[in-house]
Amino acid sequence: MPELPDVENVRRRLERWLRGARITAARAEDRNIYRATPRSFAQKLVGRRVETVGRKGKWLRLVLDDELLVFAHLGMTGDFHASARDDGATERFERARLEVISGPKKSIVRYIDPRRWGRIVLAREDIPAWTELGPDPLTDGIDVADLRPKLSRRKRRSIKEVLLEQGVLAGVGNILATEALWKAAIDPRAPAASLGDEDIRRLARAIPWAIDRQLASLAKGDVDDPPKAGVARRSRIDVDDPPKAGVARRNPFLIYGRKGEPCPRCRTPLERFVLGGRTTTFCPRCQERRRR
DNA sequence: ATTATTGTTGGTAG
DNA sequence: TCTACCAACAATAA
Repeated sequence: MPELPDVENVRRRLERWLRGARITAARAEDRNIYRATPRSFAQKLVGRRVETVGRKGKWLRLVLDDELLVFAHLGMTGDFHASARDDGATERFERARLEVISGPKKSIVRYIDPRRWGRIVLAREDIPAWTELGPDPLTDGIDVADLRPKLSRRKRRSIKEVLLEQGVLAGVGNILATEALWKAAIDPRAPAASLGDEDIRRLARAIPWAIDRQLASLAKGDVDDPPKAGVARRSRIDVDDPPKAGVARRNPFLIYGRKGEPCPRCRTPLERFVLGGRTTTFCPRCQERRRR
């Protein structure tokens, strides 16, 4: 689920559910997700009010009164659901929950994560995982002058591998990198240091292009999963965003997951290979490595 | 049964 | 100290 656009989508829902709400109960029993004791989770959170719901890259940050911060990373399969009814039942793969009251309205916000790669961290100051993030392309924009030295410093790494480093640009994942490199017509294997100013400028435009595209698709309610995603999220009990039964799953991306289909630009069949352990789809013609 | 999956991290080797 | 590489984490679907 989660690259920058997905996490932004989650943030917007969390904001509706949580901003201004008072926490009446809290639970986190899974030590993979919340590393401290379950008792400390409840003890620190109950009674607090949620002031803001922020995001940088793939990290979420709730600011509570009493200057307490709640950081959340969704890993590969994390998501938040909300239910209005106080039925108390534990949802499948529920790993943590906040019970809140906002005015007269009570609700339960659940953290769901089948693979348990996500994290929730309580802190009084920003944690290194947050402070070490590079600029967020959506909220900070992309500064070519900042990006250029970050790319040229890497001697051997490919541009795609460097884009996946969260200290370069926060929130770019495998799908965004795939889509943006296609848009910018850059070979994913090209050494990051080999990109010229014109390449970097195209890339700086292509990344927000890919983000906006996916945000629009999420807002429209398109299925946000790639066709062969390992984990399907169905059983959502989400009062603000109910599931649409019977909607066929389809691939909302132009390039990712489309090996063998014609390139939307030049009709050459897209190819797929593994780079840095990650699936990479690209057009062998549009994204041909340039001579240097 | 085998392979694939949107992300990070910790160990190791250089 | 920095960089590169890779297994591991866990669940599910094709």
